[in-house]
Amino acid sequence: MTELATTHAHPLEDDCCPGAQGRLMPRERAEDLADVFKALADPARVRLLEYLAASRGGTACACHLPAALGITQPTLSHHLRRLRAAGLVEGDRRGRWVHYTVRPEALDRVRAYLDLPTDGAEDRCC
Amino acid sequence: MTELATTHAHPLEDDCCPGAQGRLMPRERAEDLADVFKALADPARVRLLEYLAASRGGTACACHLPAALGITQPTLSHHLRRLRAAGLVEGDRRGRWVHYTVRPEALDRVRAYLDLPTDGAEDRCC
DNA sequence: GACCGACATGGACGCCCGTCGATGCGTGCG
DNA sequence: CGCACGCATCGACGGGCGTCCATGTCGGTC
Repeated sequence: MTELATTHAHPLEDDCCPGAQGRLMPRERAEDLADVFKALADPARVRLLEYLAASRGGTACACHLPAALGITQPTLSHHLRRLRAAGLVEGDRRGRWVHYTVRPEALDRVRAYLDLPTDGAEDRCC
Repeated sequence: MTELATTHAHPLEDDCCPGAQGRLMPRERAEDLADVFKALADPARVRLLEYLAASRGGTACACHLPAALGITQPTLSHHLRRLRAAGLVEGDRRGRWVHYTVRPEALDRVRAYLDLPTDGAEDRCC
């Protein structure tokens, strides 16, 4: 279904919520954030990111991770690919091994979102 | 596939990483975090949570959200159910409407995870 | 140059998820 | 009491994701 009014004032007025406003986060920003959350929505990737962050300089090679995580090498490669696509890590080749590094910028965007006040001032309806 | 050694020291020793340790986050904790991230891994739910947080007291009724989000009422109910299952929101019935409230505790756990140092001290291999 | 090891890619399978329409349930109103 | 309304649930459909095996690709080594 297509996107409906986010700034429309009229359809939000009725007997239930006379003065309510439907201010929502822009769709594009919500999709970007959801993409990062999707990249984190797997136990293996949660452990991977924490493992890299706990390494010196946020960098480590992935050579032994399949055995440690209990997954095969293609599956690990798939997870690292998803983390890379989300901008959470980056990898550079050093000889025959690839080292992966945490990119804190993407994490900062997520942190900024999660710092929502949980006690806003907008008066809602009903 | 079943979980393999996380504290095992032996299989992680070879010519590549002589002294490397494979310390990983416990599997259960990673699954719990991943469940919360799964609950956030959708644009509609990202907007929903931000909408609730921007409301007075972190509470709002959901009566007009289907139209604002461009989804049907069953779909909105499905998303709110997932947010509730993840402990991110809770809903109580007031008359014929249901009000949803943000529960900051679940967000705190996620924030604590995302505060990973990105410059750890553990020396990794290769 | 031929082999080997680390990693990426492709294809296949099963499962979960987002979305919908239709329906059921509970509450307030007339 | 019956109707209308807000919300939850059910069943179905399509798409995406995690996982694997098999294979390809690139860099080092001998």
